[in-house]
Amino acid sequence: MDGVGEDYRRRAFAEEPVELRRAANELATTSTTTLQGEAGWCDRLYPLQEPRTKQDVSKAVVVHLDLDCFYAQVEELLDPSLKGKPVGVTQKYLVVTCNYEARKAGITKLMNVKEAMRKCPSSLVLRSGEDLTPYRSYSRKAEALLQKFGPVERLGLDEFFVDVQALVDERLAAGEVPQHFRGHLVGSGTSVRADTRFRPQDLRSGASSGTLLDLNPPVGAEATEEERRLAVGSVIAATARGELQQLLGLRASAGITVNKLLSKLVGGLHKPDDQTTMLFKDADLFTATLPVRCIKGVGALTEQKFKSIGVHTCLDLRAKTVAEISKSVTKGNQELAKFFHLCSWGIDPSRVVPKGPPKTVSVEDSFKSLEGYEATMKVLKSVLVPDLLTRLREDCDQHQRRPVTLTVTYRTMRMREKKHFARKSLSCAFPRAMDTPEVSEACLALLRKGLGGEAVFAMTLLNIGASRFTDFKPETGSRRPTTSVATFKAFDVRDGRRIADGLTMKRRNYGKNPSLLLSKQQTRTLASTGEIPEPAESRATPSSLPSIQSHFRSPGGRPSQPAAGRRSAEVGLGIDMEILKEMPEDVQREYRNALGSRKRAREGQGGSIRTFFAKK
DNA sequence: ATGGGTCCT
DNA sequence: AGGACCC
Repeated sequence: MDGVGEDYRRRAFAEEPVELRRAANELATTSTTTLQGEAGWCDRLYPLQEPRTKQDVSKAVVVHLDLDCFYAQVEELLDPSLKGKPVGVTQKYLVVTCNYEARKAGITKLMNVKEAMRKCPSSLVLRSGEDLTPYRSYSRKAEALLQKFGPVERLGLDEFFVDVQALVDERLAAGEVPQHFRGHLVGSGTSVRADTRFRPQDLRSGASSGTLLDLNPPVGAEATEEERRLAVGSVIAATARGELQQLLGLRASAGITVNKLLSKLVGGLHKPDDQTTMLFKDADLFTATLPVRCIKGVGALTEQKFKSIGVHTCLDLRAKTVAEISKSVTKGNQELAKFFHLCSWGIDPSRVVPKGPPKTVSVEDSFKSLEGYEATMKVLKSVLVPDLLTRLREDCDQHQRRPVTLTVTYRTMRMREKKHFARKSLSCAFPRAMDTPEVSEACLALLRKGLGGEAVFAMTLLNIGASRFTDFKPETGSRRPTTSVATFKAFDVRDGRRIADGLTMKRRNYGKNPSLLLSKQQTRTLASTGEIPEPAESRATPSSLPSIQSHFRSPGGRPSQPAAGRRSAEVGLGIDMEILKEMPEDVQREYRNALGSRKRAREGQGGSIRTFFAKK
């Protein structure tokens, strides 16, 4: 390995921002790979081995949206008194995410709770984020909102890809060409760094240039078709972000390019609450210096395999053949090798695919040490199984289905010694009677089988999940909005205590801050009633927000809950006009267009959004 | 590491 | 059933 290239790689994605053009030039001249061409840096970036695909003339426009520090934002919405304060969201002993006020104080994602409290002893507010219910709820609302811009693919709870190609076509056909790109535009002068050493795929714009030239750049009269298309895409992204903010109170960052890979990468450059566009012609330069870890599907293991054949950056990868990659990295999977290879040029042929209802529903908890069948059964019966059944009841209401398979996954101390992420799982038919006693017994039976004769064991993780769903019509005629008792009999009567805390769970000292000692449910009730309640059985979603129930009803039929859809539109009309006036002219027009379309849709006269849905 | 998920083998 | 990957 030559010294200069190595030194560059160490620096480039750790602390210092690196200007793309200079970095690419340096890499091209010092890469372990011999590149052909005598001309300037640009020629040297093209090993000329692989044909360029047609993506550069593609008409695709893909928007990637990322809800900023999502859990922390939701906590602020649930408890507005948190606004302006540094907020951290915890799971077990970790601050899994925090708001930007907390980041200013030096708190980072995945920081130890103790360390966070040391950094910010007086003002930091911590909230437990172990119950994902409110996050799922807001995530679904965000997804439903984004549907009107095009097909939506979710990635986790806080990220979405939206294929806005059809909407862009519609706008261009109507003669709409914005005069400016909205937000930032990546150019050859853009400098890029990694957000953290640990996540080279989280790119940020370097602060070194200090130029604002890339902000709201004009769309010239001689603009190419791609420029015009992406400019429209940037306007759509701005509208989508504006609506997430206005209708749901959620701030988001966005990336706008011709494919998923690039949109996600550039979307991270300017955060929070901002957006970035990039033309495909700049993708070569942009991706050249990126570590292969930035490619979707390249995790820690694949990264190591790449390193073993001297591939660190996308530029290194370009100079390898698909056959080499297939042999040394992807275990003979040539399609995957080809995909990685294309990605190294910033070409991502994968489409935006709406994922539909979840394929699994699972709950898990981790423990310092959970010993013996009796204690395990207690955790199952009082916590995990009731939680799973609650989730399944909601799932059944939304999708008219029930699970066929029950899976138990666990980890013991012994397994941990070998590989610290190793888990063992076992499955059986999901019990016909979906109640706590039956399901708990089935879980325990699976655990006994998995643990063999082991009488003594120390479990550190326990997960129970439902999968392989089958159509199932809940009994009709019941006035209950939820599934009938015939199928989910014996609604679990819980004693309401999360007894796991009384066992041998990891228990951290949260100090004397009383807010840290409240569960999320208690905090919520405290906010509304002023009383600290016993933990409740059901965790309702906030009712003040527009319902998206209609989104989950089968397509084709008339909306089964027309009231819900109307409510959503009313909120849309309720955008604060004072705020709207503050916004750029284009944005104002966007809003009026969108709202006008919705109004027309309600009046049955069509409109672009209506038309868009009608085609599906 | 957490509490989830997806897809592939 | 387990692995690799994603958030």
